[in-house]
Amino acid sequence: MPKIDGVKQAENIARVLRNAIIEQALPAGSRLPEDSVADQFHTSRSVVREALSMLSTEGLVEHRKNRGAFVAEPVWEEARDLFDLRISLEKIVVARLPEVLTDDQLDRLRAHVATEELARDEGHDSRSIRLGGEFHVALAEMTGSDFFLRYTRELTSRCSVMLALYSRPVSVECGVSEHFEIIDLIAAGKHAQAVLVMERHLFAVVERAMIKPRTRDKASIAEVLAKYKNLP
Amino acid sequence: MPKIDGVKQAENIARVLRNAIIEQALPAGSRLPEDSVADQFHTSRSVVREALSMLSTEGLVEHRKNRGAFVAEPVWEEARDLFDLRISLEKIVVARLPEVLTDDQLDRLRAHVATEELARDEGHDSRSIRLGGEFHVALAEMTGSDFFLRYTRELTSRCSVMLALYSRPVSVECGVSEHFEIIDLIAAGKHAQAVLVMERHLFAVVERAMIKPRTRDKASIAEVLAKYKNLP
DNA sequence: TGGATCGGTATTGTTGACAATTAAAAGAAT
DNA sequence: ATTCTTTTAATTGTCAACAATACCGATCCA
Repeated sequence: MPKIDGVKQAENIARVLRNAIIEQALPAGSRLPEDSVADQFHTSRSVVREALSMLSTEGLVEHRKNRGAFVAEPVWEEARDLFDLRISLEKIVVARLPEVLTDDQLDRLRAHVATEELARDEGHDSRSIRLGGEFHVALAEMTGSDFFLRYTRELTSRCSVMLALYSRPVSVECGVSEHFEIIDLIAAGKHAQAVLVMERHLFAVVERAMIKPRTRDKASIAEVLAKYKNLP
Repeated sequence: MPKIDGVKQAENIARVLRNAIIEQALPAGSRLPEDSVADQFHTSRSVVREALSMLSTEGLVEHRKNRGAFVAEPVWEEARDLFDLRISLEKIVVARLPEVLTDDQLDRLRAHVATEELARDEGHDSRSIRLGGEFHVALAEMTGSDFFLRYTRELTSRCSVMLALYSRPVSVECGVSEHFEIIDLIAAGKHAQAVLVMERHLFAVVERAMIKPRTRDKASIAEVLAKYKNLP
């Protein structure tokens, strides 16, 4: 029975999986059999297939021919390319932000960073990384350009996975204070300066984070997804 | 009957459609009903669906809910964003090119540009634009990074559509001589200089091409009425 | 013991059919 | 003639079944 859901099912599923992957609740290399996932979401393989296909072009999952989808295992060597392009992109994004953001938008940004702060203080490392990334996505969204939004989301996701895989635990705090600083500069209309701070911020993230591999163990897909299904 | 084709059907179809779109053989705004396309390729809707989905994330086709896929009609305002990011990307790509390319690779590049030259001389405008773009894709391919390859292909495709839609006819020659210049610099190992030339090249393409929309755009009713509202 | 060969099993790739939805055409009412 | 409503036709969103493939382990042979 076709769902009468206003928003595309596949996108929902993709979002849930994306979050789970970034937080490493689904560890890199995990299998993602289409029908297992389909069962979890009470839908059919087709729609899951579409979701996995999206995540595949995003680089978060890999498709091995006739073997199915796996959570991507990015190698450390890709990190430099990833971050280089991301830095270029985000500099443009900040520069393209509207002259003045509405109070509403500024509030949303500050509220978001506050959430980041909370997650960090409570020691939720990977959650912290994910939220840190979403701040950048929120910024891109405010340019009003779908184009920037999509690329920022994609690069940010992949970078987050990198950080989750290879950053040293202590350095997880994706610069909450720097995020606040950027917001203030934008609020003050000092875009040029904001661009510079953003650049420094991203450089700093790379520098203090990307040191060495870490490893983890895996849980069952059913368990993991159950948690993520009712997340915003 | 499942095809026993080594390469994914969907990618083939996507490639064909992509070329057709860039060359405007499929004009912007054309409908792309899944089963019509499926018939053309003697396959079923599912695989066409996947191809269209790819092109959709590439920005070459638009999906209107429950209406189907249409060839994208990018507006002129997006061009700047598109080219800005593309320039940043391609600078990184050139910088990442291996110290020395094999003779084989250099030959392939030169042969390609020769083809561009031919197309230009024979007056095949949109073909010329497409081939011009593919030169950049070929460069990205030689970094050996799928990551760069994908993004370059995507941005180049979208830029090509822009050029095909909005460039003045006379300026189609996407700098064949500049392409040769870049190849020579890379062959000589002068990467830093090649980066600069690439940047200048892309700027030039924008400057001499993207002047202003040709008047073939239909103004919306709102726009039209807005003009007449404050007339005496 | 080690290696190759051959089925069995799980999972994807593909297909055609059905339900839901929208846009446009036809009709009714003012 | 114009606006509102209903029907109709076209097309997607979804699904369940079938075919093809790669992996895994058992068997066989040196």
